[in-house]
Order: sequence, then C-alpha cells, then structure tokens
Amino acid sequence: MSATLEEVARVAGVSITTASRVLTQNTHPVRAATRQRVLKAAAKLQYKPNLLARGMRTERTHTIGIIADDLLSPFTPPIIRGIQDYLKEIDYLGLIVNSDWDPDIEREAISTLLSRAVEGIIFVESGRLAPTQELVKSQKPYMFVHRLFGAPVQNSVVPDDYGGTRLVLEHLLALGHRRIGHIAGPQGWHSAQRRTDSYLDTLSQHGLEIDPALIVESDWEFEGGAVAMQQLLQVSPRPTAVFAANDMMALGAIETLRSTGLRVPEDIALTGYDNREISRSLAPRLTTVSLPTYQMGVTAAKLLWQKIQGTAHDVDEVQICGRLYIRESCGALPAQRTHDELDVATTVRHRLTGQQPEKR
Amino acid sequence: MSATLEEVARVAGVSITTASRVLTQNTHPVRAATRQRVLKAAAKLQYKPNLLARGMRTERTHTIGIIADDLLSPFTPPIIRGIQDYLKEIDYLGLIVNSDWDPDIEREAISTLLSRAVEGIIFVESGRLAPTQELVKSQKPYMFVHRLFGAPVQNSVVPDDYGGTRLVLEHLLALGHRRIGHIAGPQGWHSAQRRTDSYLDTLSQHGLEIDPALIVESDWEFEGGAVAMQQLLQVSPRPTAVFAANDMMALGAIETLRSTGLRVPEDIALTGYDNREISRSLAPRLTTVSLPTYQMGVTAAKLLWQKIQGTAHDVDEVQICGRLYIRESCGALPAQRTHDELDVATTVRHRLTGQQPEKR
DNA sequence: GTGAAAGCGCTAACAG
DNA sequence: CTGTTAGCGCTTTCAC
Repeated sequence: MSATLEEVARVAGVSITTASRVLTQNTHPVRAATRQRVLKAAAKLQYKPNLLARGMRTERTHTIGIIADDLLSPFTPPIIRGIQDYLKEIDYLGLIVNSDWDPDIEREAISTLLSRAVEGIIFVESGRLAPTQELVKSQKPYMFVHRLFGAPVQNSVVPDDYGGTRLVLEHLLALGHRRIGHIAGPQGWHSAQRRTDSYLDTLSQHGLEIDPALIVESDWEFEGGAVAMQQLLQVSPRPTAVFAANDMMALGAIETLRSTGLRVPEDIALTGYDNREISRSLAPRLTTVSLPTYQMGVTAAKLLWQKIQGTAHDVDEVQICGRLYIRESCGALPAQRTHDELDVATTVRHRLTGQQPEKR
Repeated sequence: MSATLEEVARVAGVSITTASRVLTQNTHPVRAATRQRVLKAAAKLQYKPNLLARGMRTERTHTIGIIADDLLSPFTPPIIRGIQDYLKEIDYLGLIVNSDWDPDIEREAISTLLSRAVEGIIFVESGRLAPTQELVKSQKPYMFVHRLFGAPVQNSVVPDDYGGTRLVLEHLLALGHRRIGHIAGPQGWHSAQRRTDSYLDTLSQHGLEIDPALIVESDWEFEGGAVAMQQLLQVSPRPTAVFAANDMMALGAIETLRSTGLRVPEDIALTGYDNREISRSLAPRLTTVSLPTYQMGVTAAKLLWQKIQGTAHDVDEVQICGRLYIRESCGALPAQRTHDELDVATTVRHRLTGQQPEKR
C-alpha cells in the first residue's frame, strides 16, 4: 500500500494527530509553518488516506449502495450516471448490486451493502414499494428512483408522466389534430397508467370527446405497437394522429403504417414517449418526450445526501417532467432531411489497406 | 450498526477469538459444541461481519474497482453486468467510477480506488493502453475489457472481430453472393480495422477479387450508413449484398434502400454487426453478429481474480468471438413475419378507465 | 481447544 | 497550538 499517516508525521517531524489535523478539513488550529511541513511531507510521500481506516473511526465510509433491478434496462444506466455525478461532487462512491426483480436477492443485497457500512441506499427501478425490515432497523436513509409500480410513496423520485403526456398532446392539438388515437402501455405499470390518464384528461379539458375505440392497450414492445396500429386503422373515422405511450410501440406503429402504404406524418401523425436514442435516427424521426432519467438520478442522490446529513427526512414523492422533442413524425418539422444535408453532415471516404482510393 | 463479534462472543460465552474462528473459514480447530453455541448466538443477533474492519486487518477488502470510460455506451452495461455476476460468485463487489475518456479523470479515479484499497481494477472501454504509474507502483492487478484502440496488449479482453466478420461473410457467400459491398467503420478504431481486414481476407480466401469501389468508410452512425449506401448504389455492377460494420450503419443503409425503392433482402441483402437490441425488432430484422459483451466482462473478472489470487500473472490478449444471428435482412429467413403471426404473439385489448370496452 | 493481547490506519477526546 | 492515549471491529500471533 501507500504511505501512512504515521510516515508522513515522522517525515514532517510532528505527531500523527497534527498530521491528521492538517490532512483533513479539521477546524483545529495548526500553526502555518507546521501545516506547511506536513503538507510537504504528504506530497513527497504521495500520501493518500486509507479510507477504510478513516471510515471505521468516523462511521463515514463515503460510500452508498445502489441496488438495480435491471442494469440492462435502457433507463438504468443514465439514472446511475446521474447518481454517480452527484456523488462525485460530495466525494462519495457507489457500490452497485443487481437484484433482478427477486425479493430474496434484494434482501441479500441490502444485507451485503449494510455489511460494508454504506451510508445509504438508492433503489433503481425497484419493484419494491417499501424497505426491508433490516434496512429499516439499520436506520440508514434510502431512496427509490423510477419506481415502476404502485401509487406514490415517500422517498421516491419518478418521472412526471402526466405532465409529459400533456406536453406532447397539446402539441398535437396545436397542430390541429382533433381525432387522436392512443396506444397505451400495460396498465399495470404506473407510467402507463399515468400517461393514459393524462391522455384522457387533456383531451377532455380541450373539449374533445373520448372515443374508447381510439384507445388500444399494448405491451411496450415494437410488435405490440405494430398490432395496435393495425387495430386503430380499422376504426372509422380514422385518427389523424396517434400518441403511443412509448417509442418502441411508436416505431412498431410506423412499421404498420409503412407496410400499409400510409405516410407519416402526412397521413397519420405519430408521437412516442421516452426519447430512446434510436428515435432521433430512424426515419421519420420521432417526436417524443424524454424520460428525465439522468436528472432523476441526480435528484435521488441529492435527496439521499440531505438525509445522510440529517438536513432532510422522509420526503414526498418527487416528480420530474421530461422535455418535448419535436421532430418529423408529427408533421411540425419538414418531413425528412434531404440527402444533400446528410452528405454535408457526414464524412465518407474510401479505404483499402494502405492505399488511398481514386477520386470518384 | 448491527451486532459486533464481541456481542456474539459474550452471548455465546466464548472469547472473541473463538467466535472469529467459527465465523470465518478459519481452519483452526474448535470443539463442535462450542461452534454450535457461537453459530446460534450469531444467528440470534443477526451478526453480519463489518467488512471494513475485516478488510483492514486482512488487506482483503473483497472489492475491486471498475473504471468505465462511457457508462452510457450500449456495450458498457452488459460488460459490467458480466463482471458483477462473476464477482458475485466470489463474494466481491465492484466500485464503479466514470472517466469519460479524460486521462486526468482516469488518473484521479485510479487514485480514489486505490485509496479505498480495492484489490484490482478493470477498465471498461478504456482509451488507455497502459496502466498509470501509480497503478503500476501499487502492484494491484488490472484488466482492460473492450479496449477500443491500438494493437493487442497484455491483460485485455476484446471481441474477436476478425472471426465474427468471417462468420457473417461466409454466410453471405453460402447464400450465393459474389459481389459484396462493405460499409466500414472509422479505421482509427481497432474493431473497424479488424472487421475490414477480415472482409478483405475472407473474400480473397474464397477466390473473389476485391473491388475498392465496394468499400466505403463511414462513421458508425445511422446517417453515415445511409450516405455510404447511396455511394454504393452508384457503383456498377451493383453489389448484391452489403456487410455493414455495425448495426446502426446497416439500419441507415436500409433507410436509403427503402427510400430508393429497393427491397431488402430481395434486391440487396444486408448484414450488420453488434446485435444491438433494436436489430431484432425493426423490419426487416437484421442478420448480425453479436458483440459478446457479457462474456467479455465475465472473462475479465475471472482473469483479474486469478491475478488477485496469484494463480495467474500478465496474460496475453484474450479474444472472444460473437455469435451469428440469422434473421431476415440477408434473405435466409422468410422476408417478414405475417401480421397474423403478430396477432397471436401479442395480447392487445381496449381500456378506458374502469370500464371494459365493447367487443369488436 | 481456547483466550489474551497486539495492531491494521485513522480520528477524537483530553491534557498540556 | 501540539501531543498522548484510546479505540473503531476485526484477525492473528503466541501462550496456556
């Protein structure tokens, strides 16, 4: 390992205590000259405090636990990144454990983290609605981010699906659409339900009558969206726009329209939700609302930090609204960038091992 | 915190030493009856060892560091998941830090991790080719996974791009294609270069002449693939199949073909690389080769573990080959599932708050 | 077989 | 202002 405090103290010709006082943000007074000697010694020896030892003494390990139910979900990594970025500012690190929607594994994970004296735990996309016995007993603070099911619970940070949906629907309404279909997510999911609720309320508030035939529940997936769209096409009069509750279903819907010979957005306008990365590439590029995953992660970390410091206690559910991304699929932007534009945007050249290709 | 060894010992009526001996995989002999008493006391108090204290004594923290240059890359999460799953088996945990392609941040990250007495470090998608001074000095083992640039280096686990490319090309050859275009990745990237090398070698080995005009370098992106395909379409005679060096460019190429009125795979067969999640959804579903990210993570963790234990030292670069996924875009499968099939595959039903919709 | 004691590296009283 | 001392919870000699 690297140099210890003792060595630094010896080199600086002071006691361990003094060295410690200089090398921490301790308020205890130390003479300037002494301070300098210690600092110099530390620099010379490349002293790095052993955080384990410090943590043992102070009960502050500068570590929190992150329990992810599905690390491979498209939303989990940006949430974690948000958490990490906030942690970095306060000089903390996160220990990440997977729980795979299994209560036993999760219990085990909590236990493992507690054993490592984390100062708090953040659950990412947890199916759980309440902390385990052990966690409660430990008195450690915790937060849920992007809780997928159930009613509002304290200490959780979730997307404002209701508000986000209103953003995209009012955009469609502003474009003149009056007959708007809805491919809903599975209603067992919190987000799906909120988005559908908002669809119903927003249309009603704008004086439109709800046509049950224009609402089709699907399963979040591409193929589900494709099938749902087929169903919507059989309704008459046909909707002029469709709000899909997520991007994958919107893409599936586009596929159905395409194979039916209908154009997006000219024949039917389409919008999604989530702002998945692929949505801004595929043609037509999708108008959608972002899921503010990164910001949710930051917020959860910040709230956990306040709880660790004792400046906050149980907090009510926090909702964070995404942004509306207006692209081509709703008709508000030119239908498609031209290939000329693409040519400018991208550099393409030939290659064949070593030799420069001929000009064409 | 939870119960300490001392309390367990007191309850069991033995010394701390004895309790410790029972509760670790210590070989020291303990009478069966005593052992039972300790075990019972531990269970009763729900004893969980303080891993910090143990780590301080043993210099084994059961923790490794993971430095990710880009957590939001599509490949990083599955690599990390592979690492974590292996770590779980050996009862280790990973401390994840981001470095964002910045050498200073990376140096800092290494320092932070060392300060926490990690037993080794895995670099994920690192741009770096060698460990820092400090890391070398620390004597801690390390591994690189999915190193993106440069020649083979020791202690790294990378995909076998050469072999993977051969898989997909031989598939196209077996389907009878003789004029195969190639949308290459940016040749500064290791993977791109290897895939192009393999393209050249495989075609040559099968007695085909390389036509430089059929090789277009692009930028890994959707739009780049679209532009590259336009370029390939101007070559005459036209290729009957195109191997894109990644899925995104393949999707872009499909878009170009579609807007040109050409069908995939009837008019031109297309294949990608990486097996991105979206490739198995969009129509036509993409034939591609997987990047064995998960397995790479597992392998890196396993090798690191061997180095930690001292049963292995510096190891030569390990290459792991992906799998060929045959789908519709190359023409080897029926062009598209029918909508009837889709109907069966997915449950779709109406919903309107509370009320069951009418049968249609 | 069992236990007393030392100590990992650090911080926090408490004296001076 | 500085230093001495105790001890966080655990493992590990070394005696018995």
